[in-house]
Amino acid sequence: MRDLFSKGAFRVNGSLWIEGDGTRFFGPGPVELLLLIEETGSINQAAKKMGMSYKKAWEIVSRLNEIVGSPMVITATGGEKGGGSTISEEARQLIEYYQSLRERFRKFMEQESQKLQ
Amino acid sequence: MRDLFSKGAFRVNGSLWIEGDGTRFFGPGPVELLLLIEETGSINQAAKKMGMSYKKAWEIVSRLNEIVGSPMVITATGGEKGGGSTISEEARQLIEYYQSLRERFRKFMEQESQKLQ
DNA sequence: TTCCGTTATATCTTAGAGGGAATAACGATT
DNA sequence: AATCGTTATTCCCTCTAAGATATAACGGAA
Repeated sequence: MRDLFSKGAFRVNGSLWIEGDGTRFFGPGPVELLLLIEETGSINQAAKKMGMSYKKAWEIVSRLNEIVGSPMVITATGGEKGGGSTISEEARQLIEYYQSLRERFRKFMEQESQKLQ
Repeated sequence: MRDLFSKGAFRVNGSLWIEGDGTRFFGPGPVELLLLIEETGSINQAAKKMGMSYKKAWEIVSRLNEIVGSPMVITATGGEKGGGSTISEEARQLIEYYQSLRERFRKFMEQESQKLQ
């Protein structure tokens, strides 16, 4: 191994996600989308900031709500500013958990990378 | 968190790979393919066993050889049985390393899953 | 020389993911 | 009532990854 990786040309990487109903539904993408929805108060604006179509963003949100069972994103149509969206307390908890998980994963990867030196 | 996952409906999963030239090139798929090439002595038969087209298998092998620099798969055309392929010692080393890495990753995931109980 | 199964490669087709545009519904404010 | 920006939903277009297909080259064995 050491002879293979000694040049430092290779590195270990990976990704983590949460599954429900046997399929992946929560990872870096949805996390970023939820945070941007919280920040902007709008699925539409969040999608724009991610360079993603509204349709795609809505599909993610819909899927998220469906799989979790309780609404991750609370939407409102009409009204003062035409409507808007916020994220639920459960969504915040899920984000926080995922981020801490990811941090532990990052450290795991770091340890593994050091084994390649 | 505990209240979200207490039903046991969700689980954490992930994947690991090795990058070279900034792009992912080695993961579960290539590992299985290499092992089957070693077992069958043929890219063609290995691909069939994986339910994968020969083209796709050959692209993986080609990419593998290209990025690593030295040949992971040694091929021969013509001859007694029409040709065939074997894997190099470096390939065996890379497989072994990836599998040990994956085992450590599995334990990491196991620990994480226990945190959800 | 002919046969065989493989590697090597190009080309055509197909399935799925995603973007874009269009439209309706909504409800507070004016 | 009219306006506004958003959510919600549909339809069509495009791009890409992948499969399927076809063909050449190869070289030992018969």
